[in-house]
Amino acid sequence: MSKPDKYQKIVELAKRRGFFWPSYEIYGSEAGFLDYGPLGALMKRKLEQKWVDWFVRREGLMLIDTAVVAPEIVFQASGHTTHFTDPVASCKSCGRKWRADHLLEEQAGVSGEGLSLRELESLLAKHEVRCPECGGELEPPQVFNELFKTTIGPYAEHVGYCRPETAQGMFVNFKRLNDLARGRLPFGAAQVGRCLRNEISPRQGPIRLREFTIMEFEFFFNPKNPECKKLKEVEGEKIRLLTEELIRRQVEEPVEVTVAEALDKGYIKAEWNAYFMARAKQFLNQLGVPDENQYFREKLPNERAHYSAQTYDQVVKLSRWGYVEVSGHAWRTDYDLRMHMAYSGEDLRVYLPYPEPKKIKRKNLKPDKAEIGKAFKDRAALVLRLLELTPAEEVAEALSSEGVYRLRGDGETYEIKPGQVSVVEEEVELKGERLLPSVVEPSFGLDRMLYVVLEYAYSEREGRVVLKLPRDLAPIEAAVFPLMTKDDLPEKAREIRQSLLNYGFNVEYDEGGSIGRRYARMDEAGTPYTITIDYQTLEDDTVTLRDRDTWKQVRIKAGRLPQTLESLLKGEIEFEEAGAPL
RNA sequence: GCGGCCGUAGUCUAGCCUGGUAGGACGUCAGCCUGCCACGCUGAGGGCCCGGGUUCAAAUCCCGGCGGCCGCACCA
Repeated sequence: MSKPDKYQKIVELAKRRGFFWPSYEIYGSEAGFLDYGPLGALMKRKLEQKWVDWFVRREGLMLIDTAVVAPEIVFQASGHTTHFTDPVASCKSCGRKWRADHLLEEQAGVSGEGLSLRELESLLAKHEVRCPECGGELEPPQVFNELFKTTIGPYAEHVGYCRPETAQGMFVNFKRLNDLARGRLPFGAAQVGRCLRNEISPRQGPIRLREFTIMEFEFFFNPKNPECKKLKEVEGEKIRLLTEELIRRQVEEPVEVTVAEALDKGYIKAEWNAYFMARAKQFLNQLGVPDENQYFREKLPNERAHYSAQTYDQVVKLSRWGYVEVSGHAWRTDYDLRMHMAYSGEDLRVYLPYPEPKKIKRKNLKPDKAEIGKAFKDRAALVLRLLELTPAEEVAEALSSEGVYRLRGDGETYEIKPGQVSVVEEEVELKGERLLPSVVEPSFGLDRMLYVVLEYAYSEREGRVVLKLPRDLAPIEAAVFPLMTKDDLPEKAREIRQSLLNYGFNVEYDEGGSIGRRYARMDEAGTPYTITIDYQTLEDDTVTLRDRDTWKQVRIKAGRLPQTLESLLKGEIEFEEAGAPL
């Protein structure tokens, strides 16, 4: 890393040309925060717009926009207040901080998972766990929660948190969304918005931020009818997977399979997840990332979030850090809806009518509310709601074989004993059933994706930078130059620029410096087309149009510029088709 | 958060060891020049990350903070 690598060059370019820079620079900056400049802000919008077009419009999702701050209960239900927290113990002598549960496991061989702080503290003391670095004594463990905490209104006790993902906005609004989908499955809801995570140590510029923008959607489908009708469109598409099994065998090279094979072989568990992974791969192709520089890496169970049954990260090769995650594809099952249902008391199940009513015998759980109340006190209401969602057979079997049923909830496990529930058999006629949809969640990091685009677009030619941005993401779409700053050429150029502005294009005008310098400036900003007004323009109203990537030029009628530019920017025509070559 | 290296105009950088308040390159701006690819001429504006200490005097030495990069940890 002695000579500037691509990352350094891009960061330098980003600052110089106004794509992005560190926030609060005049106060010495604050790690983990990034500001977008004029070019970056425009490009970010275009990238978001492209994502919305690619997923929301084409896949028929509902785009919503929900609040950033949420009352505490929302993240208690989602599990973030417990799972987004790490127990940290600092060393009394050297001050280093360690994951308390990890130390316990390493030094005492005792799993620290799910333990309370007090339990951790006593176990650490009992096993005489010391600082691995200096052997010093440890302070009692404390929690570090990555949620940004705040208070709502003037009451300190009204705690709120900033969202670490937009997902909960989709889940808490599920009833309305389901209603707007007219009760049918499958459907999806999407959102693009700012999220905050109080990272312990953000690094790597735009790659890991404390405040960032997520583009994600929750796709709800019937768990009893999980097939993806659109699979046909992508089943032959090749995707590269680094599965859990390969990772365990320390294989580093992903396998290339078709989407159909990935499902047949069980690499991907949910069809909808596979479908959207294929779409995500195509999306990255459109951003300039070829197949050989991206793949999907399965998250190991211990890396996976608490809600996830299977997660693949889409990773892209970057010059500096190797493969970096740009999107996550989690199968969240019904975890979130189940938890919000339990916490809010709202029925979030979807009613799905049967074609024919069914008469069936079934087992039903009858909880003894008095017993449960005594046993679980203030958690009793929650336990009752969770029990409602639990299959009776599962409870019956656990009770008869083990004498206890372990009900898993918000990071805690509740032990249900025989006297607390009874299982009865009854015959009922069912016209349909209510069930919680299963959810797949494709989630994209907008900021790092923007960096990825810049890195893949970056090129140098004859000692100058040419930013070969995808045409539809270029912040400046075209620029108009007068060849000379005399003989009415500037006036004509301004006129043409104004007319293109009126057509809706983002067009710059530049008359400073030599013509070559002006081309170079626009190449560096990633502007795909430049229009030059010369003496011939004054005679026959034609202009030259220059292509950023090839530096080739064609001559066309000024009047045809709007349609031609539009077709070029959309990629409908090749540059050579735009006019007569020079 | 720990350790190592680092922080000088918009950007890159010289100066720091051996204290005497900064020099360059590119870019920007103004003007000239310029008949299609940053390369001509003239001029202008712009800087020592922040705070404290040592000293007659600090970009320079010392301490602390903040930030950056790398390694460790962290990244549900």
